[in-house]
Amino acid sequence: MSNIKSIDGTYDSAAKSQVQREKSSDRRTRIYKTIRERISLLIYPPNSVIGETELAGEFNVSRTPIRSVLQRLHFDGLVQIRTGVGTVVTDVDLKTMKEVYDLRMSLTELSAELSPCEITEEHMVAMESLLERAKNLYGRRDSMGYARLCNDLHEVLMSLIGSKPLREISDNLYYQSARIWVTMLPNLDWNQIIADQELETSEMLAAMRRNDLRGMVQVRRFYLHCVLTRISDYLKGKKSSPSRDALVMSGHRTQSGGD
Amino acid sequence: MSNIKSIDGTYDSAAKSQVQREKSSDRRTRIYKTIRERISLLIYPPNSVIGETELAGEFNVSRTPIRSVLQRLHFDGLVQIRTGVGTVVTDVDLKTMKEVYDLRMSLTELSAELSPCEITEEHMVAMESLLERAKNLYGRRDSMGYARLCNDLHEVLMSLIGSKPLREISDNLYYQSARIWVTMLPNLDWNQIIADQELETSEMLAAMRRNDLRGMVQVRRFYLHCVLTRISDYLKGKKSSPSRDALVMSGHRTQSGGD
DNA sequence: CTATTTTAAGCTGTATACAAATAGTACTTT
DNA sequence: AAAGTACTATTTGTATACAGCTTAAAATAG
Repeated sequence: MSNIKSIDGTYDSAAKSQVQREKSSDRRTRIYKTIRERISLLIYPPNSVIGETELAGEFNVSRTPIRSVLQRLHFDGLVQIRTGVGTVVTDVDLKTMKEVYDLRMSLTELSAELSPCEITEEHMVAMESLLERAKNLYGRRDSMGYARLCNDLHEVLMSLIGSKPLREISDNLYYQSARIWVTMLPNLDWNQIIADQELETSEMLAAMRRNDLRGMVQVRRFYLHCVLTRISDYLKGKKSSPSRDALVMSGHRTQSGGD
Repeated sequence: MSNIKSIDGTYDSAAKSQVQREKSSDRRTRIYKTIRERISLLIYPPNSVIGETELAGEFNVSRTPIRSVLQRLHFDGLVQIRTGVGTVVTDVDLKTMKEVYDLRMSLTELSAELSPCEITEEHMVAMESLLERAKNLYGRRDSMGYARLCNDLHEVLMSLIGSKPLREISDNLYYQSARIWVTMLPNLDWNQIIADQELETSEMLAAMRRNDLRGMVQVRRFYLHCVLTRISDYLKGKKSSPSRDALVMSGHRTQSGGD
């Protein structure tokens, strides 16, 4: 029992739980989620490099645990580690993205079939909060706020997936594809995006009140379909008319910057 | 170009490609696949510990790249890394296993829908070879040979999945669940297992000759269903009649050993 | 002899020095 | 002037020493 070498017996278990340092694996998980969120919010945009030494300094650890986290992000397909160059955030091509979205659509349907969860009051409260946040985004053009909203909606939906393997896979696929959508926001009709988001959330809420999990995933599937369609249309449109201001696109203003 | 510091200019590019050392990432991938195969073949049975130092000695590297590989296996759900104890091969419980098999069945069907591959002559030749190997297993009770056969069949099926994300997910799920099936082989009717395997392979071959990818995945799905059913039946049977010799089960003869 | 405490051995986690690799830069040569 | 070459700065990959944790054996008090 004695996790702490009780020299004088002063430390009881209650005091221990207050004093104890963060466990190693917990710290790595925290750093992992932090960096993953930054990638999803485009704080680290595609093709940007995130050095190990830099992160090690920020989180006050050595390169070793940072490397562990970055390798996990590499397995997730979020970064690419190049020897002698650095760790660069991956930029997804259209084909891969379509594959990911198609898969997400199918898995979304599956999540209502394989060991589904009960829809609780807590879920509905969370969803109502998300609906309010969506309404507050009209006219503001807060891409990062929108991205946070998407992430939080995703988290609620994940909590409704009973099958652990399916949940983890869906989580990975979300983060693989989510930032691509956010990347394109600056070139799309903002208020329409928010209107879609509000509609999706409110329809989900309605389905939840009917205790209709299958209805929920159908809403989600349709939403994913719309997003994929818009991305495809935009990319094709960009190809055919490359002179539009659409070229400003992502956060890629590293070297060519100058407005 | 000059990867080798040509002191005297003796080494040309042709000689370089012969002499060049294995790239770091390739070496790690090789070690990763080696250990993963050992887990799938029960060379490292569930709950056995595989020390980092031991592996480092075997592959003539330091603990650092070994740790990288083990962490990847941890993300795959194949091992559990316990501080101060060691890296232990995970032992899957019935609930998780059922979730994995259900998911694999659904994903198997999906693989014929999402960007399917062409069935080539090469695929059929490989499958014929697998059929021969299955026939040679009658009466031999070679669990490891059977496990290798399953792995190779899996590899052929993976090569027929066009969607890269789906392929990687299916690959991970296979290795998560495959060894559990092999674990139970000693307690089942060997020749019937082989007969099933032969039947599955020959039916797949027939479907391939009809260029019927959907037929193939239906065969596979049914095979997965049968395996899951047998595992469930066996585990339930073991509960109700624990006195059978079924208890000898896996390679778990570490401490209680003594027949 | 039993129960408790101490101790020691062995493992993973971390930090750090060094090796290998890449890409940009300055210089040399044609 | 242009092309190629060597060099240097920077980054990731590896090896290794040490710290922290876990477990079990051994010593000790009852």
